[in-house]
Amino acid sequence: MPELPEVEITGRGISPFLLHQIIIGTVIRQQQLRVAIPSELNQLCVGKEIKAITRRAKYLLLQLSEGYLLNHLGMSGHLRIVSQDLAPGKHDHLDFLLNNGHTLRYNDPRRFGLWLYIEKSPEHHPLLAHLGPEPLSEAFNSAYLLNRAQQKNQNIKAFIMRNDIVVGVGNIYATESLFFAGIHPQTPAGKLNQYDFDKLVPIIKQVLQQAIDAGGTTLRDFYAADGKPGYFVNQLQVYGRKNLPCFQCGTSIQTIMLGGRSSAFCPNCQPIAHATSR
DNA sequence: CTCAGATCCTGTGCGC
DNA sequence: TGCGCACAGGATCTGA
Repeated sequence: MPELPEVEITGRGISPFLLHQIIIGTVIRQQQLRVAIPSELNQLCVGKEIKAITRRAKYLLLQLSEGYLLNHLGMSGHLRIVSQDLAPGKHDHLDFLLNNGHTLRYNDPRRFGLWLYIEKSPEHHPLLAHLGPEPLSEAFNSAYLLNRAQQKNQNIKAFIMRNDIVVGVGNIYATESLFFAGIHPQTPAGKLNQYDFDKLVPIIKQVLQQAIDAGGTTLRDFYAADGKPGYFVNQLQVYGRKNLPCFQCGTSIQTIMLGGRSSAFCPNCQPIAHATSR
């Protein structure tokens, strides 16, 4: 489900229901996620107020009156606000009961997500300590990316999906950004020059921001807290369009596997690096 | 160090 | 209709 825009939309959607509420109970129905939910979650949470909800990379961080809850939605996780008496469905692994009568319910069919309790300084937690800059921040700029790409043989698509380079850029938005930048996804990162990164970096920011503005991308099962799907799916240029004509030139969209991920591109609009003026 | 591939898990969609 | 296979929005680990 989630890349950065979807996590951002999720956080914004649930915040009004959670802020300043007290957690009065938790229900664990399936403890085994990517990392097991702490067995003592209930005593760690109950009686504490949710003071703030922030996002770092694709993580959501709930600041409690004491300590933090760290969540990652993995590949298939969702958060919804439900009424306390709504019967749980399949893969509803975890509930947080709030004193306003609402329940924060976590559903995750593939169980690649996680929920952790952190006592203090979450930025120093091993999962967060080595993350690259936020893509929408000033720290992520073309000079930075050019510098990190020096001598790198790794293909540019896998490179921008690395969390130690820049966070929050997943398969959809990496694919879409490279299309708009006219860069073949297989191009070695170190072969791109300043001109390329001056183009690519603002495009990544723009694609992510437009996706946030559109409420994210709903491929199958992403819905915001208010039930709305993400309309960015209607703006996808190449992702999920294998063998369909490119909107720009009509050429058939192709796919290759890079870093184990399907990568769609237009062979005409995104020529192999050596065939261009680079 | 760098990079490709396997891996965790369940659901869906396709070809036969 | 049913079966087997490929693939799916992520991130980590292994090993070449």
